[in-house]
Order: sequence, then C-alpha cells, then structure tokens
Amino acid sequence: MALTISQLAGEAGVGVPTIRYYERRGIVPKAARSASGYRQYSEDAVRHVRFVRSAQQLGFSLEEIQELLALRVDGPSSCGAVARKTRANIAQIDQKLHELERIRKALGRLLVTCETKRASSECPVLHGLDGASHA
Amino acid sequence: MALTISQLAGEAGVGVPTIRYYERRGIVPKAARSASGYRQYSEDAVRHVRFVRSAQQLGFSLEEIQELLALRVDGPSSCGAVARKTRANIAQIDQKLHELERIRKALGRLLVTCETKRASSECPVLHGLDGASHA
DNA sequence: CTTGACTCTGCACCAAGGTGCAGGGTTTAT
DNA sequence: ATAAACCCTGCACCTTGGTGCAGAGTCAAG
Repeated sequence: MALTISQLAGEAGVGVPTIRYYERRGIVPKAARSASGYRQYSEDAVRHVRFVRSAQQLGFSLEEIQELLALRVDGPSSCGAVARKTRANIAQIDQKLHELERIRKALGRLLVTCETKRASSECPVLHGLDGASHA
Repeated sequence: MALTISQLAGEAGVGVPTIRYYERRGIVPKAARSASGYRQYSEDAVRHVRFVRSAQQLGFSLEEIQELLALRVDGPSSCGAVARKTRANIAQIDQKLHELERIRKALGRLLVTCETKRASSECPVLHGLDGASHA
C-alpha cells in the first residue's frame, strides 16, 4: 500500500512542503498520483529522501546530490566518479576547517589580550578588530 | 578634506553599494552630506568599515557586529560584555569544527569502503549514504 | 561646454533551501 | 452528514549579505 506525502515526510524526517520542493527541483522523481490527484509513494521513496538528507548532513548541496543520484542510475560503473566527488568534498571541508581554526585562534588571541590588559582605557578586543584585516 | 563614497569603499576594500547597504542597516552611521547631497566621510569612517570587515572575517554576523559597535559606544566599561560575546563566538566555532570533523570522518570512511570493496555490485559510497542518517 | 565619470534614490534580484498562505477538493472519523 | 484533517496548485515570502539597474543630477577634465 502506498504512502501519502505526509507519511513519507514523517518517515524521512522532513516537512511536507520539502517533499514537494524536492519534486519540483527534480531531486525526487515525480510521484504517481491517485485517482483524486494525491501523490503516492513507495518505501523506496523513503530511502530516496533519507539518502538526500544524509548526503546533506555530509555537506553535499542539493545540486551535488542531484549529480550523485544521476551517477547512481548509471550503476556501479560510476563508482570512481562518486569517489572523486567525495574526495573533492573532503578537500572543501578541510579548507573550511582551516579557516575556522584561523578564526578561532584570532578570537582566542583577542580574549587573552582582553584578560591581561584589562586596565587600559580601550577595550582590546574592539581595538584589535580595527586592524585585524591584515590577519 | 572629506572622502567620497567610492574613496571610502576603495580604502575599506568593499564595493560602493555595500557602504550604502551598511548605512541602511545602521551598521555605519548616516553620512554627512554635501550641498548637492553627496555623502562625505572622514578617516574614521574608513576605520569603522574596516572594523566591520574584520569582525566579519572573524565570523561575526552583521547583527552581532552592530551589537559590538553599540557596546563600543558605551566605552571600556563594557569590555566584559565584549569578551563574553567573543567567548560565545568561540564556542559556536568549536561546535562547527566538531561538526565538520564528524562529516570529514564519515566521508573518509565511505572512501575507504569504496577502495577496499570496489568489486561489489553497489557503489559503497551511495549505499553507505542510504543509512548515514544515524551517524 | 560637452563628455565621461561619479553620485543620488528606489526598486528588483541573486543564492540556497525551504516556509506559508489562499482557495479549493478529498478522505476519515464521529 | 458533517467536521477535522488531509491533499492539491500556484504564488509570495523568508534568511543573509549584498548586487544590479533605471533615471536623474553633479563634478572634473579637456
């Protein structure tokens, strides 16, 4: 027996409009319709939407996920392509990690200044920010 | 002598519309005007905009920057408040770091599977994503 | 005194991933 | 049989940090 859109949404952990949005975007195939025009889904659809959410949690954009799904249709022959995309994503994440660490260090330095030079007339954090563009 | 908006933008390393946008948002005070209605800026404005850019680079949103600027007006007495905000930002960044590391590990695991089990009929990356929501 | 570069205002638009609403039809439970 | 809860479509709107454009006025150089 088929699932309604809200059942699918519930199973997959997303909102109802999100499913319709995915369908419009082509991320999920167009659903079959009942006589009265209601969308009907199989268990496969649940797995499909869960796949999308999982990939999103791993930092893939919807556009990238669409590409991954297209590769999946091509079968195991495209495994190498998927691996390549995954490696590219890892590289992107590493870059974000470095950037965040840079920021963290800069903020940490500001805090240390703040605690050691509390007596000065200017707040060292705000003062430090004035010239931080060279960081 | 006063700076024009494009001179300010050039000095501060932003675009001209960005300055007007900051003014609309209240992130930069309303500029004085010449007889013909042109905005006039002092060197202080350059420092002000640079402050905004620096804080942005440190991961503060424009809304947070607005709060920081408001604190600055209150003088050094609010240094503690600034430090508190900075600490909150560091905590937020640490959370992002953990999240990215979690993602990185998951992607790395998928890749390893991909390389060791290449022979299987399903691409392990795509297969792995199906259930990755429990990660 | 004209030409080109600059400025003004207000409005619309962009990414990304949705969310919300109006106005109508359907299904389910009581 | 009727009310609640669900579904449909299409459209507008939200976030954040801007960007682009049209139409009009202004400033500096030649």
